[in-house]
Amino acid sequence: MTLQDAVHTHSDCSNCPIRHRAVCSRCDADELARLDNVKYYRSYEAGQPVIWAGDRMDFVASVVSGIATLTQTMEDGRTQMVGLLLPSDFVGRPGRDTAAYDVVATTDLTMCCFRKKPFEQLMAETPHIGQRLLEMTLDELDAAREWMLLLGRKTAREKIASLISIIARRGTSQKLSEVGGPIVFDLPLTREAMADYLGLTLETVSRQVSALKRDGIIVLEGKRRVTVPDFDRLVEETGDDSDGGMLV
Amino acid sequence: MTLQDAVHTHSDCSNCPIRHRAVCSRCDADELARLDNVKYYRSYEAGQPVIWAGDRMDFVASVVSGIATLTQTMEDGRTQMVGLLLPSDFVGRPGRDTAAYDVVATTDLTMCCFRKKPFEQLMAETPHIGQRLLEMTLDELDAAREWMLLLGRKTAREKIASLISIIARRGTSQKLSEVGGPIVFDLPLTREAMADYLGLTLETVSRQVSALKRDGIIVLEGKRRVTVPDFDRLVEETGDDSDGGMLV
DNA sequence: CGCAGAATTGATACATCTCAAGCTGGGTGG
DNA sequence: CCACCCAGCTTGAGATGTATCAATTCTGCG
Repeated sequence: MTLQDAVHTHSDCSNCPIRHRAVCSRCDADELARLDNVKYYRSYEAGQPVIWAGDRMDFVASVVSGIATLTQTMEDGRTQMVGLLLPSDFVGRPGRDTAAYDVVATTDLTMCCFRKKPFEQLMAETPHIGQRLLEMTLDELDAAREWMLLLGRKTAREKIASLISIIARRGTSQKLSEVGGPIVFDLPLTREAMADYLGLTLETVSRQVSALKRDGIIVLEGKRRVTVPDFDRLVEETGDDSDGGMLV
Repeated sequence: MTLQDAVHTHSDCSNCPIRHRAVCSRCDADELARLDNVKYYRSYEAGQPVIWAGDRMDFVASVVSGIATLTQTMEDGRTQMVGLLLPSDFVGRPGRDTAAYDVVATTDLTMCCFRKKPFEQLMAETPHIGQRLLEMTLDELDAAREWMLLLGRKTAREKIASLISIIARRGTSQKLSEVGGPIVFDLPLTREAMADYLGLTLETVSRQVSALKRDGIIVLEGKRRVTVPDFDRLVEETGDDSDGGMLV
């Protein structure tokens, strides 16, 4: 059994790292037990596909650890990333039985999968899952709309700065809002994935990353490790409203 | 009382034009009666703002007739449309009390508004509204993601063709899939609004519309009335997968 | 060591933007 | 009834940002 096929049918929900954020976060003990009955874990290595658009999909899932991407492809091969899945994010759509997008693991990835039919059943019978899923979907819709502004109106430099700032915010758990100290993290995406995310070419991404480095907005250690010495200065480069910005 | 302020507190749900598609579509008689208690109609003239981003918003609403746009604006004035609201579409987010986007009526518009607090209460007590809202939100998310592909990867010509094809599909009620006959409809958007939708400038929109006209893909009568002699040919210009394409 | 994938950098092409000048059609007031 | 006006639109010429094509240069790893 390779890592890609690793399936563990049991792991305790009560000390699950995404217990309080995922689609199950509102569930009581009983509901959790019922979910537990239809769940199984699945792991993928970095770079491996989870599912292709159009494939039959008989599960929905939560990302437990690692990062995956949702991408859409045109006939001639042009691709656009339409979602970035971080731990606690939800994959799949209840009521639909084929995947709408390509899902690819960009780091080693573990997902908590639920067999679709029983999951739908459970959704119909208890309100907590649906309520939480609605909340999460509305958040995703907001994120998608912010992304649309980025794709439609931002310059290449603003796009790169925005992406780095998003990853810095969502990726680092330490609340960086407190002090203005430097932030350090690893880019979980290749230049090509960044290009797919931002609607750019890989070369333009590379040039703009170099430009931000040259201007001292970011510091690179190797290709992936990023230090942001002054987060406010990075935010200025995103073109976003600097104050707050975060609707919550 | 001007048209813009027109408020009618009563109209019968049972012969409402969006009864079967809106957020209330799953409600039974009892739920409908409760919704009826907290609803009121509001109308706006073409061009008028419904609400500005950041404003306090004490209602949520369904579009009954007409078209509205959801747009996001950057500090320096660049704007990107992030949603196009057609009849039955939902406005506002339960649990949030300020508007996240500018909402503007682009045609004369009538909305069925629900006072937010009681609406949220009703959502918590009955599953039908939340279920339907989840379904609608998932549809919107799919639409937003298709739009992201358009913004990030399509050429100006493909963008225009895509927009016209979307409007032709959603705007004309006659099921055009049957015969391959010509389709006629009015563009409900100005060139500027089209540019905001597509992440282009107004001049580029104008040029590409002219180009599609020159190439016989569309025929114009005045500035707004469009005839599409061969829908398949238009779809070819969108860059989308020609066969089916429509998930669902 | 040396290979392969990832990233950088350079030169040039091209799509779209920007700035600017007219056009069109419907409404208004003299 | 006509002249004017103005918002919306079209068209042109040139500037510019990003894509494209093409070498190198890194980097990690067998």
